Amino acid sequence: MNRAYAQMLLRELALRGAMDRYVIISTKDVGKRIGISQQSASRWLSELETEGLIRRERFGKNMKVKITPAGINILKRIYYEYSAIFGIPKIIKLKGTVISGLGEGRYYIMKEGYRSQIREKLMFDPYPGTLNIKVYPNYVDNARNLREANDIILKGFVENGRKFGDVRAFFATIEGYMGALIIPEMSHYKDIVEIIADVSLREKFRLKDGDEVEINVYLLS
Amino acid sequence: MNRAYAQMLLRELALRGAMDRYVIISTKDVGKRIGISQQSASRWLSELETEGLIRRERFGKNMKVKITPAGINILKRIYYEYSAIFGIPKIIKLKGTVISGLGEGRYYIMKEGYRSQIREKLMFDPYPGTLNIKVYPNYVDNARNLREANDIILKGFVENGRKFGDVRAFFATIEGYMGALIIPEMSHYKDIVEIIADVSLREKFRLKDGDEVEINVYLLS
DNA sequence: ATTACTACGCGCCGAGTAA
DNA sequence: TTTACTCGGCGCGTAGTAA
Repeated sequence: MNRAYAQMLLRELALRGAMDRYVIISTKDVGKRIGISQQSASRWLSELETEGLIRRERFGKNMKVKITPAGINILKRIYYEYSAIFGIPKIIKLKGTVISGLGEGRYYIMKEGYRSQIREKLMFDPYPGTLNIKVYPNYVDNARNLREANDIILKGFVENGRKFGDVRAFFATIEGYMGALIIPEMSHYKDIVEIIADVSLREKFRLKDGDEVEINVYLLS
Repeated sequence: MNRAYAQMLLRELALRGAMDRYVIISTKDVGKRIGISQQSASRWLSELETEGLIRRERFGKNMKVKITPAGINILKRIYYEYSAIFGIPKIIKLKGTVISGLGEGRYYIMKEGYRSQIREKLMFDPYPGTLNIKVYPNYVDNARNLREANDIILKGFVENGRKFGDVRAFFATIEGYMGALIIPEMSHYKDIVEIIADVSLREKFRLKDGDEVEINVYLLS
């Protein structure tokens, strides 16, 4: 089991909750997520099953999968190695409700000056738009702490005489999906955070204004 | 950069401290560690360099490598994904000195009944022998706590009428090297722990009785 | 829409080897 | 001892397609 895609697949399934229960997946989108074709995903999934790392059941045209204890062990061991490398991570929780932005998020994200840095430093191609969250009062301090932390800086630039400032970024999951939380240097609303990801989060989670969401921001001490 | 070996290589280099400084490596043993040939390790290393994920310098016949910020970012992102999956890990520190066992460690480890389970559950082929550590008094409580934790159980068995009990096991690094700490069910010395790994730790770290070592035991809450 | 088969061809791994 | 080249074979990823 040193085949790399197998490992990535296992991780992807775990991220979808397949350690605890059978989750419904499609070979196509699970493959897309880790960068392989539907056919390859299909082949690797059946390989994982043969090796006893997952269990599968048909579910209509789709399938349900669950990771076996042996599969979980593999992931654990890798996680422990990363823990040995980086030490214990901090997870900062934020909770709040979806609100509508004024479209500046989209405007910013589309600027190639930021976009190329997002691809490079956050390693995904951002969906053009941000999800704005109004953080509940009792989480505002957590959000404020982030403003003082430094993880990834998207450097500002000047375009046609207009100045675009630095943007602070943090890897973060929203509803368990990995994306990033961004804080523009001169943002002033202390209780509003913006999330970006490689998909439209509004569509993916069918979010409407006022819906409650949970964000986990990841940091290294 | 979804090539899996590249990722594993990067992790292996990080484990050796290449995030902070140039470390001397050999393509042969770095390859061996992740299960590829010297040639492939060489090729992948130069690919990593081309992609700007590591920097290399010749050092006699060997080379020194250091991971670039871009490389560190990739590892971080993966670590955060694992954190999202598993939550925050616990790291229990133990410190003590090397002592000589009575050879029972070796005797036990060589029993196929345990060995096959080590291969399966800890995912390495154990060097036939254990390293015994006498834990300093102020770390004994940490060691005692482990006796009550449950991570991996190597099930006991009966052989020729003799009963071999369950053995509790935990992933652990010793001097940064990933192995496992094992606690036989009926072990009585509360301040002595045994470490196993896929190499002779005594040889690898040139340990003599009385040398101080540091152990990190990894657990999930 | 799915999954998963067969075919095919490229990419990659390792043996051999040079320096 | 090293690293890293060339080269041959095959593993594996994808296209096409059936169910």
